[in-house]
Amino acid sequence: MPVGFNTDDLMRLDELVATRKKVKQGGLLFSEGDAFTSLYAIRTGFFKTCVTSEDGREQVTGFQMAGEIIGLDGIVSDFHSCNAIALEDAEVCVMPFVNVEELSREFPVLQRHVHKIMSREIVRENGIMMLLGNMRAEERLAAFLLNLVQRLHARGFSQSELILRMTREEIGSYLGLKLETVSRTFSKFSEEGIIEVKQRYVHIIDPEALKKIFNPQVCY
Amino acid sequence: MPVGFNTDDLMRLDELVATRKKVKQGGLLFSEGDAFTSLYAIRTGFFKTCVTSEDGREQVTGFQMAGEIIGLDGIVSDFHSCNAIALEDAEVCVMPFVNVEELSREFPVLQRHVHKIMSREIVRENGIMMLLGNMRAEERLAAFLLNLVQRLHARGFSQSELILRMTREEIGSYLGLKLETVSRTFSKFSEEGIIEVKQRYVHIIDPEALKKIFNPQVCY
DNA sequence: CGAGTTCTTGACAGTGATCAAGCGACGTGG
DNA sequence: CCACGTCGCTTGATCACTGTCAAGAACTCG
Repeated sequence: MPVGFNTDDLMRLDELVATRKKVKQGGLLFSEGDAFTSLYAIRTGFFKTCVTSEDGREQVTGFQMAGEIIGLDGIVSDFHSCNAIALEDAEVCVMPFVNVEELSREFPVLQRHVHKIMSREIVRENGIMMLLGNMRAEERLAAFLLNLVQRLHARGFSQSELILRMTREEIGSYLGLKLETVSRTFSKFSEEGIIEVKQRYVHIIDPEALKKIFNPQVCY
Repeated sequence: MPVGFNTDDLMRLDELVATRKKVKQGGLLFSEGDAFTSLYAIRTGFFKTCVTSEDGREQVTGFQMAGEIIGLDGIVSDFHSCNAIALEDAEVCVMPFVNVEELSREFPVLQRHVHKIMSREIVRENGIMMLLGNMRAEERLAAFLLNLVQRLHARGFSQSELILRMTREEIGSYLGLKLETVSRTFSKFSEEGIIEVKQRYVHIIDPEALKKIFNPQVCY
């Protein structure tokens, strides 16, 4: 959004993303109960966010990659309500939320941008609710793969090949399935020639078949 | 938030919520694909929001009551991505989003308020993901009842009695269950003396038992 | 009062969970 | 460089929860 800003404006916006933080693979960027101070823009690396119930069950609420924002959960109560864990070595921009708000007041395009990011997250979660509430294991995994490869492609990676950064268990948690079911479903897709799987490596041979599984609508 | 505002400020804030709209039971406040222009604050009545998949499956994404805000889904793309349906005759304040943004820039407390509302929705949906991904039918329904009665109580209604505004099917859709399962689970709670159910009327006899079902953690 | 909707309940089926065992990949240290 | 241990993945057998199908009852509203 480099339109209509003078040098001073740009400097101040630049400052917002000046602070960097590195997180090692397996490390926590923030966790449940931490005081909320900042949003984080992922520069490199890959994260999962998850919540845990009192009796220890874990629910992965999302996987985030470069360019995506995490930490929005903390705004409402000034405390984070989920954990953000790096699935590979990562670097983030630390954006103190008071600064985000201050600059938002000055720059309507930034304000709108922030609102869109939050709205996008709400809409994404609506989609996950549909997935978890209405879809069967195969549909869930097909949707998951299509979403992942689409986001990677938007970042310049292959449209048909990817390396999963998460375990079967984490995929299962996200999709409301057990790891065995995830594994079996991968195997099934593989047997049907839709994908090729070798551990974390996935090659999508027939994306149309995946789309059809995800969305088995009327065929005229 | 009536602190530090002069008369002119208050008039402008008042203007934001001046426009009213009535929606009859069963009526749509907005639906998927509608252009997004406004957020809506519910004054009276009860809504459900839902998304539909291409092949016609419906997922209820939330139930909203007086004081709650709907329409946040539309911000990201300028089009609504869900339907908002009145489950009883309702009245809402129409808040044009451009005005919300303009006033947010002027009044930091309003800005913060808007951010919290969006964050709260994100956190709520995280909780639903946990529900849908990890919990069994009884846990889901217990959580649902506790949440509903808590929100009603915050509005001055009974802590132990409520009238459901939605069908078993809508509850089921929200909780990722079929209506028969919802009905059976109600019956089971009733047989166990935890609640008394008669159609839409529910009396919570033993809230502690519900909490224990919802959260069956270690008991020392 | 009657038609249609909503709810309850039963019998049965199916999807995915659970339990269990073995395999394969990876990393560390000898 | 290889051995070993750990962790993650796959696959099989069985089970349980919830879904599906069906019928009838209860309630609502015109």
